[in-house]
Amino acid sequence: MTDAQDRSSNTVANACERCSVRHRAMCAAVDFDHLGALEQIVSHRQFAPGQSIFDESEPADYVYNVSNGDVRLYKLLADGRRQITGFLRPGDFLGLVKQDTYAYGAEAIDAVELCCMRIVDLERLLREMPAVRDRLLDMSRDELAAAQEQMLLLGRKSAREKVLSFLLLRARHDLDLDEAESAALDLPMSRSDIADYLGLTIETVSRTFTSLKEEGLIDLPSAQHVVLPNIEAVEAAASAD
Amino acid sequence: MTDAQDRSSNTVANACERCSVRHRAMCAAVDFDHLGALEQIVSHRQFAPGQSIFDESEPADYVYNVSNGDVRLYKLLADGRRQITGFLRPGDFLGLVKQDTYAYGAEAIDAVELCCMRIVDLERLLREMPAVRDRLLDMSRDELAAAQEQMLLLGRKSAREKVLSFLLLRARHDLDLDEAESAALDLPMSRSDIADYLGLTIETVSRTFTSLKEEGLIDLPSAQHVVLPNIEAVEAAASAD
DNA sequence: CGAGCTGTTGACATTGCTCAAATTTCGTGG
DNA sequence: CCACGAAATTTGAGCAATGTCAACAGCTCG
Repeated sequence: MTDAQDRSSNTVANACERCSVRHRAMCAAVDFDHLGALEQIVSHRQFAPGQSIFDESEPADYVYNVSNGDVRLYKLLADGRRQITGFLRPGDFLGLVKQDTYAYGAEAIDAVELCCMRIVDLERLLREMPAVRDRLLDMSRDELAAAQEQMLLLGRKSAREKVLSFLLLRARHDLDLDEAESAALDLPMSRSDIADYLGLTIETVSRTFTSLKEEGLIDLPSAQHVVLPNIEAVEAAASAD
Repeated sequence: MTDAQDRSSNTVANACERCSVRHRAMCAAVDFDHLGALEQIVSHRQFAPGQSIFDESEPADYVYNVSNGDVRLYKLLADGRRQITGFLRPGDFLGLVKQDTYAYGAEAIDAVELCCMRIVDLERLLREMPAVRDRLLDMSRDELAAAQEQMLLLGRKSAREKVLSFLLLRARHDLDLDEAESAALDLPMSRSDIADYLGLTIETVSRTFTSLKEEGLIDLPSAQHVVLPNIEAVEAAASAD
């Protein structure tokens, strides 16, 4: 809501070459020699917490990569009910288009920095560098697999299983290698975001956190900090497929 | 379960040139001159109603296009709960892979004929014909948008809205142009399939059909035949976004 | 004609939602 | 640094939508 940080289209010095998330992003498929060409067509934008990046059905000109911060993607019903379809983190891609309009809305959860590219420039890039197209196809395949996993969660899991699966998903992302026995998570999104992601109400999410804490499956030093002292026990309770 | 029709790998005479769903499938991006090359790497397989096409997590060698019939894609939890992630019809693509294994299971709903291609052959084709890669990227984008729409349905719609949205989805596909005022639908899948697609129980699906019929929103000449006498009224009730 | 599915209907149980209030957290200004 | 107000979170009580269990009906295939 405060737009103190809304310095749209302000080009940031941070070159692609030094980009810390390049290896996780679409740009991983651009070889070192062509990073200059990439740099010429990207710009950076910053968003304050809560600020809208784009709305569903808005005409789509740009695609984005998250450089910093957390983003929520969502779809709305006419009466305001909201479904969050994904949380994005640095390195993730957004800007899926359906006939020149965005297929979902996107908002900054915390302070967000995006790397932006005009869709027309992206298309030229794709023509020149087929490897980037492969990379995009791989990324959308992963996204699709994640979406199907989420359908399983939304359609068939209990509130308790939903919350546990969500925590495990965050834990696995943070750990990357799942060798650790325990994990400490930071949840930048609100209970309301979590509820709309899991198809629950905020009250049910809150109650579920409380009862998991009482059971000793998790610890809650604060509302946004969750500790999983025993990941295996959480996995067993989450009805992992 | 009867595998009378399981004549795997039996090559069918029906050439790509005469394929009735080519324009809707991945193959639409193959130009006429290269259809011969396509034909050399595809084969056909037939499946009886209920027969498994592949299981989730099975090693993936082939990708498929549906030539005929209806297919269900699903994911399972350890205790047997099932989420159907999509119903496929002629022209649709299946065989999404995640690290060389299928990301979901697939079964024939009725008599199904598939057009099959080894993944290694597909990859060669992609190298030779970049347009096919574009086509695949477009198709997975559409699939992703559909998956997000389904998340909205699963997470945020009531049983009644879910059933109505499902009927509208089928109606829109059948009509293609949404100019008609009414529609007659054929539902090849069972109530159990519909329930597992919508995140409901068969009883709730059945009760919802009955009450929609009592309200006059739909007509049910038989369990698999649904008539929507007034599509606009259905849209209004479905909480269309 | 009877067995076995699939679908429908009924009675009841339960999960998760709604509404409401208490509590905690956090930013702002004095 | 502390006080205040707004917002987010938690907790409580009651309820409604949907699930569970059971019986019944209708259809299909031997």
